Amino acid sequence: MSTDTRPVRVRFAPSPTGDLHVGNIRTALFDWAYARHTGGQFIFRIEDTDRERVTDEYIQAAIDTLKWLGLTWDEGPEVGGPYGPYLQSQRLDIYAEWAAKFLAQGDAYYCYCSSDELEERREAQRKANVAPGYDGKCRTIAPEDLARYIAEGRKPVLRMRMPDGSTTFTDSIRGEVTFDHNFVPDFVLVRGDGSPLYTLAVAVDDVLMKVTHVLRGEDLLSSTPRQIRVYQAMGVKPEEYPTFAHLPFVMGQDNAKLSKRNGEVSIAWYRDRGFLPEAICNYLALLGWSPGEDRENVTMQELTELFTVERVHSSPARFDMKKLEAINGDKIRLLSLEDLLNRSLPFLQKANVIDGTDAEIAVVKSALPLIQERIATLAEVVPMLRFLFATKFEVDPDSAPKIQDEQSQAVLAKTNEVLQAIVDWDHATLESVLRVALIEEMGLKPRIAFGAVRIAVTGSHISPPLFESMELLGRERSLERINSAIK
RNA sequence: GGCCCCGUCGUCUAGCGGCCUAGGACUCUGGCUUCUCAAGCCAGCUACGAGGGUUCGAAUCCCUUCGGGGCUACCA
Repeated sequence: MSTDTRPVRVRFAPSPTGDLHVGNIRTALFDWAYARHTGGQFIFRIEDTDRERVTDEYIQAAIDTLKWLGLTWDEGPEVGGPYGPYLQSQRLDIYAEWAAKFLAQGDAYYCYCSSDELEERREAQRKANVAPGYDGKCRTIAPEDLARYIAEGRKPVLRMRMPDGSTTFTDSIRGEVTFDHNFVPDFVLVRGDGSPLYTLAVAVDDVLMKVTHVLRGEDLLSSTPRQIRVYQAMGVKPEEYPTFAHLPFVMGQDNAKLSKRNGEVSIAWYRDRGFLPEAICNYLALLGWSPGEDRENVTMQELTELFTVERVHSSPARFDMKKLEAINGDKIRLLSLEDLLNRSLPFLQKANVIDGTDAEIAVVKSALPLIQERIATLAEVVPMLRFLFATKFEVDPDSAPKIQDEQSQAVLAKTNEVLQAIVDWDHATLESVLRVALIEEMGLKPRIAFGAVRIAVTGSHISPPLFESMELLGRERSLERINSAIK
């Protein structure tokens, strides 16, 4: 990509037939990072030529997802730009114009073959062990046949004529790639109803929008010769073609391509579970790329500084939830208290743990430092802090039996006794008093003694540090819970 | 089937002919620390798919083979 001297223009052009998923976002992230790294423009274009499958909701969701991740675009929906519109469904007249030109030039031709006829011939090709694909039947049509087709009311598609020979291009990630045209059949540019197909729209738009670099999924690698064929028909000089870089796949937990079956792939799913956008980006950046030097944790800023296509792999990567969680935990620990608070509050409110009053927020703010290093996702603040706000407190069913025994009951009785006498209800006092009473006097192991108190007070054997928790809970509620745990 | 792409620990990766008895991270196992859970620290397990070449020397270059994936639509 270094030989290219044009100002860099990269586009991310999803077809929103569903929520943007992990693979799409990894592509968007690399597109964005490359544009930012080179000081070029990042273009966001919606490929909605297939209106049967693309919906407005998905388009909006795609816009929201990119925004949430912080992948801001210079041209595209909402911000506009000099080469708009950026929704292909609003550019239909442009594609029609070029299609007409290709037809007039003889690069394209009308094909009247019906779907059934094509399917039949494809089947025959398969049986004969011949490369399947359009056989070029309609390249020439006898006048009487044409008259018959028209009389039958057939609506023709427009096909691109692939000349003999081959197409070779240099992929920045894979090197030189060649496709023999024997395996690139005449492809459809315009449907029978007059609407354009991806193959036409993508090429026309990349040229018209002056895109210089196309970084996209590996699945589009074999469609590149078709795209180049359209450039040729448009009269674009080879040196003005975009540079292609086909990114390796991101695969699911098992082996195959990412799908809903093996783990959640929609970015919205991760957002709702408390994953940080910067953690998702950092993790995704590591799939197919690496900053080198044994480095992994990078900020968005560092990502744009370090990202180069040369360091992108050619082999596919598997998505690993565990590693994402680990990185998310790292990022959470890096957050300032204020930032962590603002990001946690929506989760607590949504779970009805708090209403959002100032008093509640103050408590959350005091409690957050206690759990910051104990959570891997923001959603985990909910089970961690619920005990501080429970109006009807109940001990967790799994933990309840653990404080029924004689020893635990003795611990709770003793705890109640010594704490009644305490004046200063702060964690330091609580700890020293309970250490004397339970560890020294009763001779119990700390984990046994404090474990019982923990369950009684927080309702679970897993909680933030005990004494700090009791301080936050307050004297009244703490003693109340200890008492109600005593039979 | 055909065409194309890919192949280093379980996973993500470093490596671009000697620094590799292959490094880091996640996971897992053991230990330390410890009021639980985490975090942190220490240790351990585990990899160049296979076979041929080229070379003084190959994870790194070439070939074959095996394996995985993609495409093969009036989807993108």
